[in-house]
Amino acid sequence: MGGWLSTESPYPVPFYDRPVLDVAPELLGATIWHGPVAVRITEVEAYGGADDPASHAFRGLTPRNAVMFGQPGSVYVYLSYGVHWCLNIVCSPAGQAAAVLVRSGKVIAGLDGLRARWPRLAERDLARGPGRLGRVLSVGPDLNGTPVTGGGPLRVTGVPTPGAQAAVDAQPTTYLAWQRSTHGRGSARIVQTGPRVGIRLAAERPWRFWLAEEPSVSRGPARSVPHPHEG
DNA sequence: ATTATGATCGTCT
DNA sequence: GACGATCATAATG
Repeated sequence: MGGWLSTESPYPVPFYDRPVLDVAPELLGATIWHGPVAVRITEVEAYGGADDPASHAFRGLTPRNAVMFGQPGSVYVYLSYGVHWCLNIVCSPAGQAAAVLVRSGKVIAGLDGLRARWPRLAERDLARGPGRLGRVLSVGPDLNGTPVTGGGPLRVTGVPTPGAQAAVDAQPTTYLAWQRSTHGRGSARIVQTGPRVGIRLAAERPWRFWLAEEPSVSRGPARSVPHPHEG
């Protein structure tokens, strides 16, 4: 997709107003900002609605998941295990629930302050995993429902990774590596997919996406997996 | 290196 | 009252 090639202006609402499986891998490599801290996204997961038993929205609208049914490009924040505030970005048209869980990233701004606050953590671990990513970005319930498209405290900027899902689909035998998209500095983005982490239902769907060779990607139970045969 | 366990609380049954 | 889209620490091989 062309048109959003500025590294400064936020990805616009139409970027998110699409099927979540298209948006999720394209979000890899983007930068998410909150105050002085910025993180380059290296790992995400896609969650659907009524079609996805692993989704918070599977059983319909509740007070907690309401923003998942709302405006694409807004943030869905939930408390994980009573401890961690995790960050999602809502996708697909309003009225249809879907969101991308931002799981991991590499800190690219505000590093000094974060290092001082968590001196025992290696730099690559600061935003590794959804709990720690939420922590470095100061994600809390106050951000629930706010936009990442401008006009709010959070911004997502950068250059989308185009056509990532299409390339994943084109791989007939494995979900393995795909390459493409050389943006500036000749940095190739290699997208890999595998099962989502920490869920029981629909655990076989390879709806987790990450950038290969990225040390900030959380270690899940599986890496990339064989392509399940149809029928 | 891998595996087990406690923490902690909002949400839904 | 049970259950997590998790993480840090402790125990064990």
